[in-house]
Amino acid sequence: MTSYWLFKSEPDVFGWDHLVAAPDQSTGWEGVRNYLARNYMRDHMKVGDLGIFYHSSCTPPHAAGIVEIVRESHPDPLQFDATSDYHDPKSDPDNPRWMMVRVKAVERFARSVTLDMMRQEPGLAELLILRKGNRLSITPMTRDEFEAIAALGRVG
DNA sequence: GCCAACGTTGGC
DNA sequence: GCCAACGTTGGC
Repeated sequence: MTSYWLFKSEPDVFGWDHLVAAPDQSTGWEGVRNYLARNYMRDHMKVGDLGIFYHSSCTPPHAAGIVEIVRESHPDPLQFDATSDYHDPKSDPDNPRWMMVRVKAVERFARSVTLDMMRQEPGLAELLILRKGNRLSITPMTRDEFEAIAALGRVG
């Protein structure tokens, strides 16, 4: 059974254009340092799951396209890199604390789906990203929510 | 730059 | 194990 996820990223740091420019149009989703978001990746994401790639901290915030999980949970190498902002000296290499999945670009929406468009879509009323104060970089969504966003992105 | 929300830290 | 202080996120 396919599950659906929303991946949030700042386009200035790592956006859709970076993803499609990467080898095989894929990237390890490194740098997640929140336990709940990690647990989604570690315990629930399967190869073949689909995600919405969402651009945050930009004007306007928007969903840019669709990604697919192409590799399941494995250790995030940055936790052991002393030069990285994501270095975690307390993480044990024999029992890594931070895990990641690999995602690959599947489809760039014909038009970006802005936060405002999502707010006006009745089928997205319960979407976690629209809830005030939600700061998680990875959130689950239903298949219906995923399809509603994709439908908005394919119009126009 | 503001501020609400909320996860994390650390003293006790 | 409580909880106040602090830091971060992210829309506006």
